Amino acid sequence: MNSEGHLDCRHCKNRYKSLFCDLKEEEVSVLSLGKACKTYKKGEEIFIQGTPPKGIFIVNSGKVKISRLADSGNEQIVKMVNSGEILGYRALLSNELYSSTAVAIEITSICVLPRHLFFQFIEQNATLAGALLKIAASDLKQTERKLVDLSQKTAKERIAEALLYLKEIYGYEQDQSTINIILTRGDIANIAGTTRETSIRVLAGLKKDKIIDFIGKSIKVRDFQGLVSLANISD
Amino acid sequence: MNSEGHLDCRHCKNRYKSLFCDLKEEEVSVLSLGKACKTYKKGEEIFIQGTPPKGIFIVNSGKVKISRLADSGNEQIVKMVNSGEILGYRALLSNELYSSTAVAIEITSICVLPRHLFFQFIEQNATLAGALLKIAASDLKQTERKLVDLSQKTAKERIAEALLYLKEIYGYEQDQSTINIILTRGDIANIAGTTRETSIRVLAGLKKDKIIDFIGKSIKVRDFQGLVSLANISD
DNA sequence: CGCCGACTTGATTAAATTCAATGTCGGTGG
DNA sequence: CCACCGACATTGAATTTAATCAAGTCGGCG
Repeated sequence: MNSEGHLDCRHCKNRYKSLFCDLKEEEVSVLSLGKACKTYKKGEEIFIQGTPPKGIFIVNSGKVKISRLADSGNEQIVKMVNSGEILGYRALLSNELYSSTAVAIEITSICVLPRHLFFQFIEQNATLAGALLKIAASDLKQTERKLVDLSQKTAKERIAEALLYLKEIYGYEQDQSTINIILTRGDIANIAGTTRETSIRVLAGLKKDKIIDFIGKSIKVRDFQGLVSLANISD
Repeated sequence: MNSEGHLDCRHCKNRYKSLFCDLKEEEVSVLSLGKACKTYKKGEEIFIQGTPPKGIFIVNSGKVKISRLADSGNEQIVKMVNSGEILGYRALLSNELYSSTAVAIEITSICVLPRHLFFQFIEQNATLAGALLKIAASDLKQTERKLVDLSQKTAKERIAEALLYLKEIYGYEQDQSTINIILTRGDIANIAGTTRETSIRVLAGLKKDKIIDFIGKSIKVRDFQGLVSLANISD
């Protein structure tokens, strides 16, 4: 396996199980035959809302946002993705056009597993299908929680939760307190389902209350517990 | 197969594929061994948020709402379920407590497939796992759309969409225009993610604009296209 | 008959969006 | 080197939306 296209479980740092962790060696090598890897620049689109899916994407390195755009130009971020995760399986499974757009947040290396190979694998490999089911179930839970939050929580609670979410996905930097991703205020707003202005105001408030700090363009969590209680997590 | 526990595809009326449509005859009979059926009265709980899942539920007849309750007592309906659909697979798959509560909207007959049989089946039967994957993917899409709607649409648009959603799930009565389910204004509000009062006001407005009518406790769609354009559906 | 739950309506309030203006920072080209 | 540009950030004020609060009505049922 070359450096561009690892499928090795040891590299999966976050809580999402890598889809291919359970595969045997020979299966991995078969899998890698069909792969095509590509590097995306910051801001580059990996797939676009309304286009047909060609395969699934395996994020090798980098960070991706998946968002839905309304006609109004309004953007809602549906999911943030880190390296080791898979991308775009939803539309493929239900055989529909992409209902969201994936954009690289920073320079990102991604491998494509073409549609036919993907289906071949899940048909032949029950473990794989099971792993995918778990990923789907996890995604569904996440999304349901966001749905409920959006209808029941204040903008402040949602922003706090968005920060916790980002910490969960991307973790901290070496200092164990700075969230390991750089986003614009607008992106944070679009995760929390609010506007840039409120996101700015709420974040400024959190800084004043010594819950967070701004380190350059990054956000440092000074009071994790404070953030948790602000976010009002129920489950 | 007794009258209580059909698993026959012909009875699945709505757009959700029944999980067991693709099973062969002998598989169906094995499946039915582990089944326990039960009838739930209106308002009765099928499973409860925070409790561990025992199996999956197959809705034989009746109607169910799945909702999450906040500590505040606030309720958000995550999904409405009709007969022929399965229930409660999410928590089972990710091996977690239920994150939502399922309540019968009307008298409802439900079969339980115990946990171990469920897992046995999806491990042995790739078709079944595939079908479940499709259901999960479809649910995920639905939920993502609701999420985006909640953050981008007005209460009026969301109520209109809720009505279309109910029509989609439950269909019309014989008159081809009355939505085949009876809900309180509060329930409609909880689907649309708003309050009882706004739901009442918006529905009254729709009636005045001759988009809908109230037939007893049911809602009749007088101007479907009007409803669609109000709902501002993008995809 | 009286109560309960659901429905309705109006008035008030709070939260967050929208609008508008200004500020900051990094890069680019003369 | 410096002026300018563009993207993003910030702040204040006005506005809008929908939630909340507060009565009062209706219909069925014990």
